[in-house]
Formats: sequence, C-alpha cells, structure tokens
Amino acid sequence: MQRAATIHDVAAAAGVSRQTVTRAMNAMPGINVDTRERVLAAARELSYRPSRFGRGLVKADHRMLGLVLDDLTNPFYPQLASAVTGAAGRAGWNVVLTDATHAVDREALLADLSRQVDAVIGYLWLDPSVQARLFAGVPVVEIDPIRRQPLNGAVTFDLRPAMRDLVRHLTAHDVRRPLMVDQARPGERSGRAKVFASELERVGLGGDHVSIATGSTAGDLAAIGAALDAHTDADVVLVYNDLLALGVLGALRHRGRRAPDDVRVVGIDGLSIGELVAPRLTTLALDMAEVGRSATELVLGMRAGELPLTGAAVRRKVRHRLLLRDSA
Amino acid sequence: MQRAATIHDVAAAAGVSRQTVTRAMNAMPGINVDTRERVLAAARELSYRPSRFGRGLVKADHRMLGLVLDDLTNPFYPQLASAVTGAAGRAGWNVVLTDATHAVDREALLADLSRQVDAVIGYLWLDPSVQARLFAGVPVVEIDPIRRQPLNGAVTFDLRPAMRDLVRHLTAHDVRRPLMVDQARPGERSGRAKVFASELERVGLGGDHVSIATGSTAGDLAAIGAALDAHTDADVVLVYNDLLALGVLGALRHRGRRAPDDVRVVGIDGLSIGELVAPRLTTLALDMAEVGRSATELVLGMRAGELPLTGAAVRRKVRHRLLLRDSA
DNA sequence: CTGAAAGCGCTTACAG
DNA sequence: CTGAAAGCGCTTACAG
Repeated sequence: MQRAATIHDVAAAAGVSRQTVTRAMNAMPGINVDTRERVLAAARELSYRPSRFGRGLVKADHRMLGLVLDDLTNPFYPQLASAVTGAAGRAGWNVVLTDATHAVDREALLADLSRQVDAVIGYLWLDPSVQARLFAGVPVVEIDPIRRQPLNGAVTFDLRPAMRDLVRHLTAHDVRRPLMVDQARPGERSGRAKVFASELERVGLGGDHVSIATGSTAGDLAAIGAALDAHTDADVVLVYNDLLALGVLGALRHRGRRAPDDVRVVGIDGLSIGELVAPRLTTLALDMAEVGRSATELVLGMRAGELPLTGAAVRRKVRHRLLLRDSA
Repeated sequence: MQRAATIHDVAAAAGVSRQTVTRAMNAMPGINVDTRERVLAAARELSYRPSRFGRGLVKADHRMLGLVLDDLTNPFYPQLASAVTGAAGRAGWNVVLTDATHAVDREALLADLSRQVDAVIGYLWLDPSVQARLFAGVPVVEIDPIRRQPLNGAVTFDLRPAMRDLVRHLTAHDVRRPLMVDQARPGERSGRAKVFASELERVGLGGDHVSIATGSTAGDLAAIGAALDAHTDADVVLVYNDLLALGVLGALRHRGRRAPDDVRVVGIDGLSIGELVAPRLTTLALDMAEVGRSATELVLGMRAGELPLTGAAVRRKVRHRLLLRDSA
C-alpha cells in the first residue's frame, strides 16, 4: 500500500502552507476563494483524507462508543444495537460493535476495545477486578448486569411487575400446570425462572422446569420437542426468551397442538418478530428503545463529567411489561 | 470532565522518563522489573490509558472497519454484521457499525464515517459521484450494489440458479398460479421479482404480482392480508424476503389456510429464524458467513495493497441456493 | 488573506 | 537499563 497523502503533500502540491490546507479542508472563514479551490483540487487529486489521529490529538471531542453484545443471531441484541446506535448517532457518536460470543480471548478483545473507544455500553460479563483493570477511567454502562452491585453504570431490568401481571392473567384463565422452558447451566435456574417460580408460589401454584442447553438451533429444537413430550399436561409454557418461544410454537404446531387453545405460550423480550408469526407471541416485553436511550444518556453523561463513573446515580431500571398478543 | 492523565503525568508520578513509561505499558524488554512495577502502579493510580491518537500517529497499522447497514430490525442485516465482525475480528480489526436507515443526512453520516475508518463494507446506496468524493482513497466493498458496474469492490448476489431450481421444484409439484409478494416502489418490480418472472416465463408460466410498501409491521401485515385475500387462487407465494414470508405464513394461518398443503410459501434470504417456525420456511438462502468472509477478504486485501481499489479483481459473486424446508 | 511557530501524546531510533 | 531528541499529522493561537 502506498503512503497516504498528508497535509504536507497537499500544501506542497497547492503551493500553500499546511495551515491554509486546514482552512480549506475544514471550510473555515478567512481564506481566498481561489486559494481554497486550488487546495481542494490538490486534495482531490491526491485522494487526501485528514488523518483522524493527527486531528484527534489536537481536537478535544472524541466520540467513539464501544458496544459489547453477545450474539447477533438472537434478534434481541440487534434491537438493542439499533437503539444504541440511534441514540448515539443523534448525539454525534460513532459506535464500535463487538460481538464477543466467539472470541477466543474475551479479555484481550475487550482490552483492545477499551483502547479504541471513549465509553462503553453492553454485556461485559467480566470479573469485577478484571473489569476495573480493563476499563479504569472509562465510562461504562452495563446492560442487565449479573451482579447486584454493578461496578460502574448499569441499566437493569425489572421483570417482576410484568411477571406478576402475567401470573394474574394466567390464574384468571384457570391455568394449573405451568412449565418453564429455561436456559441455564445444568442444575441451575435463570433469574427469569426464579422470578416466575416465586410469583407462581405467591398464588399457590407450583410448576415444572426444564432447561435447554443452547448450542445449535437443531439441538435446541430437539430439546424443546423432548421437553414438550415429557410435559404434555402443561397448560402454559413460559420460555426463557422470545426466540426459543418461537421454537416452542413451532414444535407445538408440529405436534398438532395449538396455542393458546391447547397450551398457552409466553416469551420474554418483546421482539418485533413475535408480531409477525401466528399466533402472535404473547411476551414480557422490554422497550428496547428506552434501554438504548437510557444507557446512552448515562454513558454520555459520565463521559461529559455530569455523572459519576460509579454509584447509584448511574443506575437505571427498565421494567418489562406484559404484552398480551395471541399465544396466551 | 477532568483532563485525562497522559504519559507525561505518569512519568512525573513514577519519576522516570516518558520513554520508560512506554516500555512499561507495552511490556517491552529491557526494563528493570522494579521500575516497571513502579510505572504500572503510577499508571493504575492515575487511571492512565495511552491515547489512541498519540499512538495511532506513530504506529502504522490501523484497523478500523466501517460497516454500513440498512435496518438492524431485519435479521438479515445482523446476520451479515455477525459474519463481518467475525471475519474482521479474526484479522484483528474492529468494526464501526452504522445503521443508516434513519439518518437525517445520509451523506453527512457516511462522510463522518469515512474519516473514522480505514476501510468500508456495506450498503452505500450513493450516487457514484458522491461515493467517489466521500471515499476517495478508501477501500470500499459494496454488498449487493444497485448498479451493474460498481465503483469499487463488490460482493454481488446471484439469485438466478436458485430461482431456476425453485421453479423446477414448483413445476414438478404442478404449481400453476404463482404470486409474487414484492417490495418495490409503486409501479416497479424488484430485481428479485424480475428474476422470478423470467424463470416462470421460461417454463411457460405467468403469475401475479403485488407490492408491499414496508413502513410499519402493522401496515405490512395488513397489506399482506389484503394481497392474500385478493389472490386466493395462488398456489405458491414467493415473498421478497424471509421476514415478510413469516408474515405471509402467519396471515395464512390466521385465515385457516395451511402451508404447504393449501399454498406453498417461499422466502428469500435464508434467515436462521426460518428454521424455528412451523412450517419451517423454504427459502432461497444466502450463505451469510461466505458473504461476510468474501467482503472482508476483499476489503482487507485492498487495504493491504494486494488488490486494486476498483475493477473486476475486487468483485465476488455469491449464489443463493434453494433451501427446501417445509413450507414449499 | 496567509504563514511560521508551538504543541497535542505517543513511539522510534540513538546515546550513554 | 534509562533518557534526550526527533517526528508522526494535524490545529490553534499569533504575526504580519
């Protein structure tokens, strides 16, 4: 690759000083029209683009946001990405997208990211000590963090009110045998499953629980089928997320059972795709635009020095809400 | 926001020269262990992070890739994003994601992007003259470009072989009345619709055509319903993309008609979500991993000077293929 | 309207 | 093992 033209080359080609090149390139006032044209022509001729490094060194406002997501093939994350890039873009920020799912060395990947950006939003899933080391001095807003006391900023989700509404809705329709199709490590339960269980218990209901070890779509589908076959008495299935819930709807249909008549099906997330299928998916929905907006506001406020980098002032809570469509 | 610590601050705090700070921060050899520890401690204390601008000015290998997509809420684009970030990440590149859908000033957005990155992949949809101006000297690979002679690099899609396979499959099953549910400007037909029509014609079949003006999901669904009601005699529906095809499946089900028995349904794209629904969606599928890999290889080769920035050497073609699942 | 000087924060040779 | 000098490509005052 041949050396890229610098301001010096353009200045020489146009027979002016570098300062004048700056004036022309940045459309600054106080420059002769002819001179400007001559400079711009030279720049065009040389395919000159000002180095972002030279400029960045001397300009103060850097606006590169790192967004760390987990799996772009689950539409949940793109919806978040869309919300964040939208909110960030309106503030003049660019977004570096990092899908950390398949990273061989997640820590190295995020360390590299932390050097490239001025603020970070996303799913970090790091040990606190590692996080502190990698992102020292960097505004960070975690989405749905694992730990109760997040190290930095955080947008947390509050599933309980919507879950309570759901259980109320279900009991009003005489549901007796709930099944949770979960996604968790063997022997464990997700936070979502726990909230469901506790809300069921509150109204005197029990319920079954199976966990899908997500690896491949085919594997998930097989596991979903097995779970449904093992629990044919379930009258409602709450699924860990909307994507798997679509799989449950498909598996039921494949078995000649219909939602909501034979069994009710409820997802979690609120993906817009749930609107497209039939029956339309009832779900505990998150307003992703709100999540993206909140996270962006927080992290930009932290970056601007208007908010601290840590503590209660940089936490926001977003509630799921029960979105009754057709499947339950 | 308080001024961030620089190499100078760390040097002063540790009582060494800036050069020694560089050695410690970059784990370079030839530095006393105690000195290094002292420097790193000072850096930690000051939350020092080396400026990417200072470093970028003096280091040669810049690896920031701009990815321009159109609408992250259609899973097609995230699948592409996932493929590109994966391929780029393996080469040590970071990806700046730009969702240009809702940009007030698309040209300004892309002009800004072109200053932030070292190479560009994506859906530009610019006039050639504008593209030439904005991306002069920047390696660019367009995905599925509109014009036949793309200005720079390009990964084009070839739908025809898969379409021919589809029509063969359909005629083998005695299909007589095809309907294309298209997405195009009023009075026009998409390239996809044209290929379908010409392949139908080749076997002596005609077909109906309706266009969905996509604006909102609700509007699309209403339009799809109206289209199906107006063409109840159709025995196969080819849909512009998988996302809308899911809507067609839902609308059919809503009307008590079943795929593939009552009417066959075929999408285009090959989204993995088509695997989850029932019936699983038959589609003309694109190998997105291949698309992402090809585009990334091209653009990095261009950047490295191994490939020209324009011409036939920087074009790749990716073929759709008929993916027979359950809906047709 | 134009240019010479200084400096942004780093790293790369080069001395010691 | 450590530091003084030079320079990367820009922009910001400041002179003229």
